[in-house]
Amino acid sequence: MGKVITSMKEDYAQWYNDLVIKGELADYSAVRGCMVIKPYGYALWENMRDALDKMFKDTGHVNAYFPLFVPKSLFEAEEANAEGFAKECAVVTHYRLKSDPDAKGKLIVDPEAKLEEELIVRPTSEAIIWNTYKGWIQSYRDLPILINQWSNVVRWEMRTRLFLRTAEFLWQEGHTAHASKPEAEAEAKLILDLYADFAENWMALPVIKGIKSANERFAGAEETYCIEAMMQDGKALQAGTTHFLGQNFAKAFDVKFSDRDNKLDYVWATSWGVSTRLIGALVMAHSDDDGLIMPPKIAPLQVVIVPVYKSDEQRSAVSEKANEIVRSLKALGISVKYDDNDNARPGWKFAEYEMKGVPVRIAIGARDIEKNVVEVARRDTKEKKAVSMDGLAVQIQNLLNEIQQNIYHKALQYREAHITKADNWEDFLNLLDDKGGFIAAHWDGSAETEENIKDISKATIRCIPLNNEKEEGRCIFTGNPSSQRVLFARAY
RNA sequence: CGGGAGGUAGUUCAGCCCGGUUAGAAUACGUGGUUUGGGACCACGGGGUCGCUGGUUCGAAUCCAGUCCUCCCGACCA
Repeated sequence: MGKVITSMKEDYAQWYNDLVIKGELADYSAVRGCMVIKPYGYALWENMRDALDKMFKDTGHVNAYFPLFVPKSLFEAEEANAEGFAKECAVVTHYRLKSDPDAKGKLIVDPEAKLEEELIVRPTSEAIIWNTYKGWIQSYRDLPILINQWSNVVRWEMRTRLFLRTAEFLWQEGHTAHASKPEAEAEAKLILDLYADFAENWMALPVIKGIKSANERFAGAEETYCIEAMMQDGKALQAGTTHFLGQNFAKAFDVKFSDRDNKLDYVWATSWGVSTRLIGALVMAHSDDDGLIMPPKIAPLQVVIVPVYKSDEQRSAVSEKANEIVRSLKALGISVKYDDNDNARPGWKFAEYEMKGVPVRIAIGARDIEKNVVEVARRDTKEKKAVSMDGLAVQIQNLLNEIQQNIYHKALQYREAHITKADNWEDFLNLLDDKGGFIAAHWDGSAETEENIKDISKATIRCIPLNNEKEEGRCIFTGNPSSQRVLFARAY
């Protein structure tokens, strides 16, 4: 007994919290809005990070690291961006504490140690990076600059949720500088494709690539692209964004370069990021009432082996076989744990590893050894079957691939079943309340209409899908002419 | 930041309204034994500054004030 998960149906929010806490991805901390990422959760992040990092490097990007603090004067240089983040910035005003003369053993902020200029804890790093790039760029020969950084950022959120919205989170932020507009635009789209590739092929998370409306656009960007995912409660979640920044930051930070004709021009820029929020997406897209379901390709642990025995002789016979299996799986690069902890019985272990979403469980006992088989159970379907020990490792490898595919297709099927067209306002509202998911509807393209729809329905335009089908219609809200449907949803 | 709920053993909670032995239960943990194919059982044992600070009182987990953290709803949020 012990860890029981609230069912998804009963209380979706509590179900999510239970998965994160009881699946040991993260823990609450003594700091408001900040969480501790536990080893199991961090291992997942490391796997995600490693896969993405390789993809970045394969497309010519390099890693660097920029400071956590941004002087206020730099931060405010690009006005739109600064304004967009102003309300959620942590600010460092002092650099020293001292003993409290009125309370022994307590510390107070030393009023003598006030900073001349406040430091902003980065909510994103465009400002410090573009201030730096200014010194690195003189000619087109210095371009492009294709830098990524893995870092933490702080956004002081009023209401937080584990992984989905926390005051501090981990992410990667790419910041590139280019000699031409088309090149920068191509970069923003290249990374968008890379993100979608990662989400779908590694996280088994189907996403829709699209463009954000002006209201949802990144402050300081000319165009924001995104990948949007669908959760099992019918709410959308932005899984990643890339921004074509135009020359906004170059102008704000005066970053110019000489082109081949020795003409001065401002540099073209992009930025892009995905964060630990993706872990929240992973949890909500795949898991069930028994716990997490990890896609094999990024699972912290792909296979667990649980021994079943009645005597010491059986135990050592089982262990011998199990260790053989461990070796054969490791030889194929599969991560595997042989859990021979004698304190927990098999049933307990089964439940525990299901909770943590380990894709494949192998149970092996005396009965199996006699028949030269093991019991293989897959987490995604809960199916169990006897599999011959001959060539087991390859079978497991295939099974892991199959699970990866199955999880993806299951999520895709859900997503496809939750894109619904609405052609009048009443249907639109009913669909949001009764079914959820993406609502494909006509919109007249105005920010005002978008605001009104949001105020009434709580749904936002998630994106205008790339390669969207053109279709004449009437705006769902105003009845004004529209040339295409956009995707609305309530979102995280 | 507004409304609501909560914080007592590692965990889940009871006790609080109506202040008064040594603060309980289940589960987890330790030891020994029996067990082991879906969250085992018996015996013994260890474990708590009752979130924190202050106040009222002879006496506070219990009453009062402040404060911190968490959850839910709302506002806010590229």
